[in-house]
Amino acid sequence: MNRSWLDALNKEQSDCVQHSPNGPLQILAGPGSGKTKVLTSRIAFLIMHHGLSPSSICAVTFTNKAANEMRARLVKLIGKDRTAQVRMGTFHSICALFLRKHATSVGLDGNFTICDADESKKLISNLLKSHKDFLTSKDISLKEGTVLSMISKAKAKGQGPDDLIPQKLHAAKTAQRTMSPIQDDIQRIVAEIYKCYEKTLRQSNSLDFDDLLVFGVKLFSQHPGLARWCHHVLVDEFQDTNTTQYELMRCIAAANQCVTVVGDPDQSIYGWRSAEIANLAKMRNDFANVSQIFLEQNYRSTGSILAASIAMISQDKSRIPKTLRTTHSLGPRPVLRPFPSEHDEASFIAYEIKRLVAQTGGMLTYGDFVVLLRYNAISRSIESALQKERIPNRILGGHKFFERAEIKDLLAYLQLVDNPQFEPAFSRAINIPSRGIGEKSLAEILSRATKLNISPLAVIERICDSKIPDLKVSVKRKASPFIAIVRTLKKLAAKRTSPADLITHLLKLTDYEDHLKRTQPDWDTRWENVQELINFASETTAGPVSMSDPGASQDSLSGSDNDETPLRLFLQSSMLSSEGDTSNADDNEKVTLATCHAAKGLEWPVVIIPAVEGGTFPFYRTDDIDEERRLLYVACTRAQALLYLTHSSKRKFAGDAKRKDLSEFVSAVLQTDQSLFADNPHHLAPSDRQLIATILGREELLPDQTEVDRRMALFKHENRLSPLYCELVDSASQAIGSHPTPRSESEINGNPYMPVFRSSKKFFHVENTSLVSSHHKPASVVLKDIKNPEIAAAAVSAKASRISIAPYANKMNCESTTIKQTILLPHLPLQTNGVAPNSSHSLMHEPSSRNDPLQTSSVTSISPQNPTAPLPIAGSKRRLGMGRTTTGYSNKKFKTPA
DNA sequence: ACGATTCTTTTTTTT
DNA sequence: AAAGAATCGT
Repeated sequence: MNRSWLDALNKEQSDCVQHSPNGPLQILAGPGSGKTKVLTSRIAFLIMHHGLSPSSICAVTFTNKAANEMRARLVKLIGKDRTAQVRMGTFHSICALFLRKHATSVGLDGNFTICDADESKKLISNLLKSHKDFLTSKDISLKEGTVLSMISKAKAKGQGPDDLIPQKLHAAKTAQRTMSPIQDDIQRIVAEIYKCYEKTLRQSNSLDFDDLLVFGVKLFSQHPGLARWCHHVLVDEFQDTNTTQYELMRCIAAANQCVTVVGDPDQSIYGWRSAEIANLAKMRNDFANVSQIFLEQNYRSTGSILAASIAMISQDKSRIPKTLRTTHSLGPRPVLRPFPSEHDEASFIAYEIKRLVAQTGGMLTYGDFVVLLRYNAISRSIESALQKERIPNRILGGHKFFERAEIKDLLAYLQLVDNPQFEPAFSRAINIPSRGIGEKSLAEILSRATKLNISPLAVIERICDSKIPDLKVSVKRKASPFIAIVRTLKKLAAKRTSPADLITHLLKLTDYEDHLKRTQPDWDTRWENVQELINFASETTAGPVSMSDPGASQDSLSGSDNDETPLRLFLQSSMLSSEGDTSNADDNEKVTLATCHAAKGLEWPVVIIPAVEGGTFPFYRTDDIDEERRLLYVACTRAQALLYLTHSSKRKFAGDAKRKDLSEFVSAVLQTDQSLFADNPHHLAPSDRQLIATILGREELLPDQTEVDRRMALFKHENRLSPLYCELVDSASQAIGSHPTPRSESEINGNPYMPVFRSSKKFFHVENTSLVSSHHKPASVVLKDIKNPEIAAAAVSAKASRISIAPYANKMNCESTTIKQTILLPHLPLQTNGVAPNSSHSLMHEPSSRNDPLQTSSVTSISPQNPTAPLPIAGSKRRLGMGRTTTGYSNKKFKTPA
């Protein structure tokens, strides 16, 4: 245990830690200013110096992952036992915990189920049906997602259904200008659906994510005694709290009014989820004598990364001016690079990662790289480029695992066992595996349930027990196995069977493996997920929040008639945990792909941000440009040593390729200061490596020059394409200044550095055989399948003037042996058909005129023996688009490039 | 009721 | 381009 809580803190940090335990404190902490360190040190100081009981401290984080991180750090400061007593978790998990204990106090049962967004959506979609006629008559299209987000926003503000009704809105002067009649109708309908939605949730004995907070507020405000244990509340990422969460904080802090919050308005990126930056000001109103301390010393990033980031965020005119000082020297400037296509961009990223590993002599490994995306779909091209280069990677994803169908199927059964009233689980499980109970029968069961005011499960049970009449189509026969399964599981659960064993039983009872095999073409991966779920279940002992008996001693309210069954704990943690919580051991050898949002609070030595373009940054349908800028700022400030922003002049979106320009956030900065970004990748100098070692604390890994040279030589050898690339990059530093960065397409095409990323394109395959054998000479050939050497030969004889690559190459068709054969292909008379050499495709067959050893003539020729031939597409696991493997060649109509 | 086929829509960010 | 919804035939 480390007893020096104030060691290694700067003045401001130690002020924060030592600030009076009774005075409310706001810490405005810029990126990389050590806020987690301050927060944990303050907790330690409150406990060890001021003598507060660990169990009287409540620390709220934004994610479970952050909570775990804080726990780990706290253990080092105050030891395991004390740390275990600190009440720590997300607002959601804390509420869930207290609501379980005291459910009856707010009219709930302790076995309530947490309803996830998917299930909420289905409920809404059902409710929407009853308004369908009205909507079509008014020609309004209202999607369930829209309704759900409106309801969610209302809940985040603490509004009920009635607060959405237009009259109220007008009266409440929120809407000064009269709303359009359509908006008016929408509001009214949403309010109606909201009301029904709430009713359904209550009947199902369940809470959605927002309800956890709403009912949390209800619980604590109606029963203040329940929060009396709390002497100090600490809230991390305060800029991203919404109104309801803020109220929750006030409720928990009600007894002692001691609150410490940490936040940074510049990093507020959840406005779309109703986060209120205004909560900072509100807090200064609601609490007496709030102190503010600014943390402006950045320990994370190099000076040049910080300079560029600050330049970007400073474009926000409405922002509270703040500075950020760096401890490190400037270092390599952030690289800003344009590309002609997203494919080029992606392969650049892959090569650059490999090159940097070599350039740092292995001081950086794959785990040190992150690619930060505005939205998940961008990952496709990056993923395939990484896989092509055999670079291991992982996606730091939201909830995905628990959203998979096979997982939800199984959870539905378990949810039903724990809470028979939970309708979404019933509706899902009743026909899995297929029992011939379809939409129609289900609808009738549900309506009977409403009529009799019992749960749908009870309806089926009664039918099976012949207590009420059967439906027309004999549901009794069809559903009795289902009832039997649920009853068996219930008995097992009552005996406190572990969740993992319950799942195993469930799998047997439903013959789930067989069901997967029959219905899913990719049943094997799904079955693996099922095994993974069993793993998760056996690991989940306590769930993400392990708080011991909160408030049990203090309050008189009936506490524990609902005991925490292992099953309930498992279900709760599966609903509240995000995938990032559990990290695999091999993750630290993989390049990370993540959304910018998911990157919050994290850092990496090298950050690469693709698609820094208009339409993506800011996203085209945002309603808060400033928030988009902050998002880019957050992404940039994750970088410790190296930062790359890349953009492409065209990108596929909504099916077709769109022209794209550099993001206005960056171009605005360039207008004032060109020098903040470098145009080309850096050839790292020894001093750069030294700086990286210092920042990352890896002095002992600092390689000597021979190691770097060895790695670079290996890199050049392994990536047979790359000597060219390396030479170009190596000479790049000299070129800076003499070659202005190309920003327009024509400049890109004239850019001598560009061909290196394109040359791999020459090795693709003919898609359309008939085209090749036909007599007309096509202007262009789309090459797709490299398998067949005859086709390659045909392509040659077709004398195509342009070769372009089909976006996807199928694994099956890319065996390395066949590739060797096809490498004969590029004796293409590439410039025969009078296509202007500086047309938009000219670069493909014109890789740099300057001392290119391959460029013996205008015809590029590469043989298998040639060490500089590009690396063939890797044959390793790749799941790329086009699911079905058509063994022949695609019949798709040949398209002339625009 | 279900599977296969065609059509339509749809594209942020997440506890 | 790919997932989802609606439609059709069994």
